[in-house]
Amino acid sequence: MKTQTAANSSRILVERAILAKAFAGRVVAPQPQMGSALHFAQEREIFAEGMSAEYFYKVVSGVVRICKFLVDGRRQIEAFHIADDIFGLEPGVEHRLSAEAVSDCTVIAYRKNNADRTHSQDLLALALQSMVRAQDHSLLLGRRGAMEKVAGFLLNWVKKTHGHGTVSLAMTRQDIADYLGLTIETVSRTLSQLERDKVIDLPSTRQIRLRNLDILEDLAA
Amino acid sequence: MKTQTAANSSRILVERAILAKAFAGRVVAPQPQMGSALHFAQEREIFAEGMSAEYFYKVVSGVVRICKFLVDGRRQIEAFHIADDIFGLEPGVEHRLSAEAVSDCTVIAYRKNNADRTHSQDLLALALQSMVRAQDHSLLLGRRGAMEKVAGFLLNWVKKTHGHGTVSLAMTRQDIADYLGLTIETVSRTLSQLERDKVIDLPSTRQIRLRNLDILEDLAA
DNA sequence: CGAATCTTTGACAAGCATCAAGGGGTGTGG
DNA sequence: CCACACCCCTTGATGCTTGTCAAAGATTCG
Repeated sequence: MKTQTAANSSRILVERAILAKAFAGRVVAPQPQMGSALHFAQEREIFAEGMSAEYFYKVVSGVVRICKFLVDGRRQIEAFHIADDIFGLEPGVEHRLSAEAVSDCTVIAYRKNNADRTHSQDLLALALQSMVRAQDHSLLLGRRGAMEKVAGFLLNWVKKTHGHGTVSLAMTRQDIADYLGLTIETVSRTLSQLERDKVIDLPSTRQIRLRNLDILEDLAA
Repeated sequence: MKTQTAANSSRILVERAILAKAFAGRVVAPQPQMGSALHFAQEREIFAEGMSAEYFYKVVSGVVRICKFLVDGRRQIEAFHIADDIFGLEPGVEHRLSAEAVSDCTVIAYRKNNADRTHSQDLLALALQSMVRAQDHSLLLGRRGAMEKVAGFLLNWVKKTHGHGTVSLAMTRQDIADYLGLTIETVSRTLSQLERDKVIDLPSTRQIRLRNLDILEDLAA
């Protein structure tokens, strides 16, 4: 686990130096009122821990992960965001976590200061939403078994993406592992186990068909 | 683990029926502008999952835990709150989690609707604070080893309580275990291990002296 | 087609949960 | 004031779950 994650994070650290000098990404269609639309290629960094939190973002398309890198090279993923999700809205002047593009994605950046005074009503709703999401993640991580975590993740993801039966994952097994506090091997084994038990199908590595939601919900405890 | 928690939760479920019929607790000093001060004895429920989220709260004194009960009797603790902390502020009309008094405590209740329109600026800051706290909890739970979790918990708690050297815990080992997603035995063993390694002292079960913060921070990774 | 990356699977070891028993502190009743 | 009971905590023995290490299979991309 340590090897893959370390390799991954150092690759990103190299990119960070390049990207961090200015507001990263390519402007697609600046909209003075709404914010600027930006494009990020897969695995690109959107913002890094410690960078100015002047902007927050809304996903237009693609998948974004919010994560933290530990000193020993481990990576913890706090959240995956999809279209219409807000991320990067924080109390301080600096981002406490990093954001990266899991797939190619488009986001809109909003200036926090602009919105601060005028739309705090809306921002409150968004902040509470983020709080609930973070709490749900805690509750998922607090669960005991790997099966409970994986089943819970699948159910959350299918619900979030409004998937019916088949789910497109977008993220790698390593991403899932870092999100659930497991190793990539355990995630892989757990998914294989679910397939053997005919709860899911794995037609390809990034496609999962949910065959039996009831059992999956039982497994998620 | 199942036995203690189940016993604990069923005891509380009995009390819930009594308390839930009205706004629980004894009014100490109603303050129309600020909210009402309420008193709760140790182990009493402040609000339960599913109850109206008409109010949110600020701790005046004592310790409050926010938790969720799983169908199989397990309990997960999402947060401990101390004086000046806000809790119970949620987007929906119902509380998603329960709140209970870890020790005797006093809280002030605020009507959400009142505050909603007028102080959304302040509420935003509180919501973001709650979000950060929940994220930190996720990052703690995502850590691999029991030692990392316990060390991280101790550091968070001493910082939160502004403790210098000696920490008063207020909560039981079971509370800590449910907060960290461990068993009570593992928490106990880990603390004993830290004492053997001369990183902490355990003069009494609820008092912990931190002898070596540097090592503790290393252990928390 | 070949190289790189991601995923799966197996063997093994370590860490944690479980089961069980005993110790220590506190409160209550004799 | 002592004795007992209750609760919480600690410690030990054991087994399951998951992490680690290793290798091979699958997929993607040049």
